[in-house]
Amino acid sequence: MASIKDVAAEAGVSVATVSRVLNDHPSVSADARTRVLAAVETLGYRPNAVARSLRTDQTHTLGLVISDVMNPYFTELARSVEEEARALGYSVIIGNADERPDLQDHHVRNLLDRRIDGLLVSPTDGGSPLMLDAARAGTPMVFVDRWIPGVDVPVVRADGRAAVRDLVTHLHGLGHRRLAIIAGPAATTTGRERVEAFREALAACGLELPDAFIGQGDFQAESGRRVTEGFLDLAEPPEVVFAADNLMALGALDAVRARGLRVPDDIALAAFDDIPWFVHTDPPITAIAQPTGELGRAAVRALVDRIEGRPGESVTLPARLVVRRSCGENPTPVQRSTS
Amino acid sequence: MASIKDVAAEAGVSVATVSRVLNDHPSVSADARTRVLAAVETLGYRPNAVARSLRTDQTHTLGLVISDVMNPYFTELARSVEEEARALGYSVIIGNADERPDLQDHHVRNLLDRRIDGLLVSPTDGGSPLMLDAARAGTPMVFVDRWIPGVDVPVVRADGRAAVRDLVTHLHGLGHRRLAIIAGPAATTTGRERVEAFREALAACGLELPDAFIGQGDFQAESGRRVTEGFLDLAEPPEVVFAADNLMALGALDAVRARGLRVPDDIALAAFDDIPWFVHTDPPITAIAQPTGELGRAAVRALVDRIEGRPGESVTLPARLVVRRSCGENPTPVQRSTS
DNA sequence: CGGGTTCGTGGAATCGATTACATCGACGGG
DNA sequence: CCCGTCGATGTAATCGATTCCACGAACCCG
Repeated sequence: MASIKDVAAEAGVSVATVSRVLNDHPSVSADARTRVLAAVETLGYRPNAVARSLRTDQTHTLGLVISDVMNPYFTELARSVEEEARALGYSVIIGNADERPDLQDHHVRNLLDRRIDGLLVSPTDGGSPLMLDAARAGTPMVFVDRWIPGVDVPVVRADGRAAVRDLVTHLHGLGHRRLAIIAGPAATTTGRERVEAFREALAACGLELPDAFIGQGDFQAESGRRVTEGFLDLAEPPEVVFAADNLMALGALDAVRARGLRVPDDIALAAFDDIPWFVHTDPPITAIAQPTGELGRAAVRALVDRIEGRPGESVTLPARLVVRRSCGENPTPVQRSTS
Repeated sequence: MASIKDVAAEAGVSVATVSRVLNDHPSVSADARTRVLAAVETLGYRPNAVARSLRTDQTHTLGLVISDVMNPYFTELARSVEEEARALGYSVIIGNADERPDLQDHHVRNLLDRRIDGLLVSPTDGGSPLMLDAARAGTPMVFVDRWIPGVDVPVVRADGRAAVRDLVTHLHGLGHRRLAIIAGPAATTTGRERVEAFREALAACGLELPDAFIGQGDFQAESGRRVTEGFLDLAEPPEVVFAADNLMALGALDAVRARGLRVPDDIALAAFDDIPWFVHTDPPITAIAQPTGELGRAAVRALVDRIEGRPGESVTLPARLVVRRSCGENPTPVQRSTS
């Protein structure tokens, strides 16, 4: 592969001049410029990004560590992150933690070793020493979706409180009184917050959330199935199951089907995170939709702001309820999902 | 960030010795080794991968350019690729081409500039000069799922011919005679092959595939919807629609629903590529399943073989039919999907 | 016409590693 | 006792860029 020296030789100038042309530094004669560009063309020269990074201490690369690529929510997030980053002149390296803290650490370490310019993380747990150190050491960092309390890093996320309240009101309006939740891991903010929001919304309707109606899941489909089976085995099973993410909702649907029961006639189902497939399930699933694309873009903007020396602020956007048929017929059809 | 010089100073040795310890070169005294390791520990030193790559001309990184991250098939492929690569000591940088040749080129160029050790591609089109040049220039490369004819690069893919034959036989057995297909882009091998396999399978059953029953899609949901609407507008619409990928099947399902028709009673639906959600749609969708994880792993192994100087062979694995309910009741329930 | 800018250019240092080569001491065999 | 060998270590070149600094030529102005 041709290097800058080859180009310099071909054009009959020094490497310094070639570099200046390539970085369009003002002080280059028109003659030298054309000769260099011609040489670049004939040699098919492309600057070595590795060498450039070593010298400039910038990789123009962002690291994105997400909890689970197979979760459509995170896939969409990753996609919007890459798009916005590309628009701003950055590349993205994605690390999939698969909800495993050890894998998360592996990727963070790997990305740090590669000297990425900044890190976007949706933490799987409460934060390993490695990540906390990185944050303290001044690595530009932004949390997206989930975050770690007490760490001085901007957070870009959706606030689901209002939407959860809307959901519970909707369920209450349909006559449901016994509502259960499949929670996410307590180590994650989203895992805790969604339960809290649910409990508060129930209280506002004068309902309680007994411990038996809080099932511990891990954001994966299998846990949704397991927890739902537990619910169905209760002497007085819930009338509604609210899954804290889309994969657990899928598992719940499986469990309900496996018993020969039907949604929503025998038991209602709702989920946090809306995804395209929820329109096509049987029945279509009522869900709380996050502005995923906007979150990804905002997170990148905040991170790039930090990298380039600007403040870089936290952003919280509202989630919203999308009513479909999985909780029973809606008395006010005008509110039906538009998708 | 501490560099190797700082470690050398702290340990009271030269940088060469530090490097030797880090790469466990045999000729280092036990004493020097412990002093270096202690210095590494106290300084929290991590080798700069950028510098190392510049010197060794290896990045231990694979590039993966896929056609569409939002397609669950490719997501799963990406995941298995990353897993296998990690097991072999490589990282993966994913580029999402979004079925756009210009974006595909952008990513290929970017990855090449970063001096990745090898490239895994599922080409969106017939191959840009850029990619052909890279292949000719000797960049280790492997095609996965889709490929470009006439380029001397190993191909790892699934062969769907037998499964398509099974599907058509199944459909014929259910009494369907008017079968249509939503094809993928003719520029892709999978786009062409699936139509061919379908046509041959029909011929084997004594059926024809009229032009009106070949709709041109682009592997995206919206095109599936559009093509299906065209089919439904025909004076004699098909009894079955076979979508060449899962997203177009989703669009087809939308179109059918929008007309107030039902699957499979009014029209049957089948898809190439099986995904977890197909179990949960209404009705569950009959599909042709590829051994996606195995394809990803085999592709990585072939690529790493090439990189490390071994042959690196093409691999073709069989796809298989998974019968569900979207084509009508199955006369032999024993064949039902196991998932 | 002379001194101070400005402009274009090249030489060389530098980033942080790896590694060929030189050096030096210890040790073993003849 | 001397010399060759080997093991441990340091010096310095190198990878491919960027960029500071110096230098010479041209130019401007008084």
